[in-house]
Parts: sequence; C-alpha cells; structure tokens
Amino acid sequence: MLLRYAAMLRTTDTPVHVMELLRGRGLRMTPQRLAIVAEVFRTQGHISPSAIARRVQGEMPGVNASTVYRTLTLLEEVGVLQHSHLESGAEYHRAEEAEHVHLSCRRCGSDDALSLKEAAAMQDLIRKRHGFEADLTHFAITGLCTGCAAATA
Amino acid sequence: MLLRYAAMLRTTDTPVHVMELLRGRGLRMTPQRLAIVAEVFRTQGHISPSAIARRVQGEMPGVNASTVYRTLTLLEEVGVLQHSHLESGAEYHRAEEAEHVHLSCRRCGSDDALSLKEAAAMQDLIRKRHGFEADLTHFAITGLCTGCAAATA
DNA sequence: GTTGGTGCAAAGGATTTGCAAGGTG
DNA sequence: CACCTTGCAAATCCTTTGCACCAAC
Repeated sequence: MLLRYAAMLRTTDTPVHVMELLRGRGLRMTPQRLAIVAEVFRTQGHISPSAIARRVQGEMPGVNASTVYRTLTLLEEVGVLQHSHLESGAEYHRAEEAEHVHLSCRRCGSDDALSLKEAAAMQDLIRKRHGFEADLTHFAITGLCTGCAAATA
Repeated sequence: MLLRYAAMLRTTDTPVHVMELLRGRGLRMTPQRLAIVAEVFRTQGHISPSAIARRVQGEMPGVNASTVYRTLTLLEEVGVLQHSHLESGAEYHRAEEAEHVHLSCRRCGSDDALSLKEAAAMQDLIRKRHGFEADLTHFAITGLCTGCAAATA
C-alpha cells in the first residue's frame, strides 16, 4: 500500500525527511499520513482540519476524520506542522512557514503577512515593557486592509 | 418579573443605559438579558459563553443556553459587549474594556495587558508598512511571561 | 511477529434554528 | 394586544475516544 504513494514524495514535494523523522521516533509512515502531509504542504498559506479531511478523502476515500485529527496533532508534536488561530478557527501550515504574522482583513477577508523584521520590532516593544516573549504567529491580527480602510472612512 | 431584578441595576453596577439603548431600538429588556449583562459586567476581564450560561443558570434556573447565545450576539451588535479570541476560544467583556491587548502566557496561563500607548505604537508600525489598520484587541497575543520565559531558558 | 495506526461508532461539547408559548412595553 | 423573546427540542459541526482489526518495519 505504501509503495503506491511513494511517488507522491517526489511529485508533490512532500519532504522525505518527514518519513525519516517519524521512523527515528519509532513511528510509522502510512499512506494516510503521507496524504495529509502532502495536502498541507501543497496548500498556499493555511488550511483547516476539516478542509484537510475533505480533500484527503477526495483523493483517498475511506480516510477517517479522526485519523486526520490524530495525524495533525502528531505532526505538530514532531515539529512538521504548526497551527495558528484565525477568524475561522485553527488552521495548519508547514512549520517552516510559521514565521508569518497574519494580518486578516475583517471586511474583505484578504490575508497579508508581516515581515520578520516588523514582527521582531513588535516583539522588542512588548519585551521591553513586560518581559513578555510574544509569539505573534500563533494568533492572527485582524483589522482593515488598505482598501477596506479607505472604503470605510 | 422584571421588577424583581430591577434592583440589580443598582447593586451590581449594571448600566441602566443598556436598557435605554435597547428600548431605543424597539427591543426589550428582560430578566434574562439583565442577568446576562450583569454577569459579564461583574466579571473581571473576560468570560466564555458557556461559563456565562452556567453562572446565569445558577442564579436564575431555567435560562436556556440558546438565550445566552442570542443575547450575547445582540448585545455585541448593539455595542454593549465585545468578544475576543483567546486560547480557550471566544470570550466576552464590556465594550468599554475593549482597549485591552491580551498577553496570555501559554505556559502558566497568566493574562497581562498591553497599555494603550504600546498598542498604538504597534498599530503605527503596521500601518506604516502595510496601510493595515490593526485591531490588536480582537485576538490575544500568546507567548511566555517573564517568569516562564526565565524558567524555560 | 510486534507494536503502532486506522476505521468505525459513539460520545461530547458548543452553537444554531424552528416554532409555539409567554412576557414586555 | 402587538410583537419581541424565551424555552424546548432537534439538528449541526467539530473534535475526541475506546476498541478490535490491520498494516508497517
């Protein structure tokens, strides 16, 4: 079964090292996990657990939602994935793309990102006054994008 | 029925103007709404819908959870309450206390707040580069408080 | 073969909705 | 006495869990 999906490793840019990472911990790579990782990695930005479940089930019928949830939790513990809280709820993305600070417009829904430099400046500001080490990537920042701010004013 | 709870208006600092606000829109003040507003106003900081339901039902048995949800939505539309997204989910608070930027420690759960001045500085930073009008109060900011940051390092 | 994983079914919890009965202004 | 509100019950959603069977290594 696993062999049928091995090709996916190359064609969809799913990192081979995920498999090694799991094996190193005595865990196993299964077709389901492969499909789930591939789905998240293939996604630009973020994707919700239920959306992942829907898509994965589309290409690999029979995959249970509980498997998706268990896998996402596992992959986050292992450090492959990470989730953030957006207006729509929890959303997953590759851990490497975690250095995003989400700016989501509450009016048009557009999604921008703060640069690392800006994020660092904000962190410094918070650290200086509160000694608080902020993780600005975990929650989004809502507001109005340029266009909507102008339209509203 | 309503009269029995009128005293609450004075004893618990529930704003009388809420009643007037509702009446001005052709809406009605009911004992249930009064109890819900009082519960949120009595709370330091924020409180979840389910917690409100639990407490209100404690002092006024029979109040249905659906009433709580409908009331919270209504009171937010009217501008009396507002909700933010914290680690635990959505939480309500009086609209006047909205100028909080929540700093919640992911390790010990402590909850600090950014001052208006700091929040403004951060908003400026974001506005300059992105033209994005950030509302830093809607989502919390996670991270590690001073104590936990030291313990972790 | 071990041991970890998956599907299935059921349980939970948080919200939402339709509707008839009830209360407010 | 209109018409807004509530309670009730049912229906969704999303997520979690227990367990027997199955598959990865």
